[in-house]
Amino acid sequence: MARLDREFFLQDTVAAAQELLGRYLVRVDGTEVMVCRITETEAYVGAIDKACHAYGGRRTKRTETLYSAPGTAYVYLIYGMYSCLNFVTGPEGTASAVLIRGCTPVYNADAVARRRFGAETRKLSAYQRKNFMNGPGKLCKGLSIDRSLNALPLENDVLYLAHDLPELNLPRRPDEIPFHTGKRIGIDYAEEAIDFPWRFWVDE
DNA sequence: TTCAGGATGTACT
DNA sequence: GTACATCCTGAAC
Repeated sequence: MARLDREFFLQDTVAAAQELLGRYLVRVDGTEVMVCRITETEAYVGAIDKACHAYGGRRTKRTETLYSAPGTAYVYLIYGMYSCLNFVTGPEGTASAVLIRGCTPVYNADAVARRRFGAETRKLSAYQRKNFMNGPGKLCKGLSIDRSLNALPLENDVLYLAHDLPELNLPRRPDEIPFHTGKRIGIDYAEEAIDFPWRFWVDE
């Protein structure tokens, strides 16, 4: 198993957002191991991006995590009830991160379905299957991710990213893969940053 | 199938 | 007090 390392998260945030597509998100919750393939990401670049919580060097209790070492998990609560998962990118202090917006379960989908819908995958409706993990709040619900994981360092055994998981027969993605590019979602307040093409996704 | 509206709580002004 | 990197429901089509 090859985990994404510090080197990976040190790269440019937009590049990292593209490179995260097709990689594996591993969540270990108690005795249950769940693995998803990342299908949608967004880049948030602190210094120049009005949509980023740490725009212009803003430091508050919440944004403190964004100034951490590359690879640190940044988890925050949005709209009072949903969590969003990000990973810090760039050199420490850059305050940039990649938001994980969507993924598909590739191992132990039943454990994810129970957390998401309270039912096994075979009992899900077509509508539920289609809307399984296609949003940041849904993704966190399905993987039991909340603010207790905020500021989790790169090296840990409960939430991490991997290039491959040969023991589960999950191969590494090709170096180059096709993906779509578009504007980010839900940042209508961000003025010129609204139009930055920093959302990336793959088909599935 | 799309759409409006409400839920809900924390951070920050 | 206001805004928020969202999601679900129910109604209309």
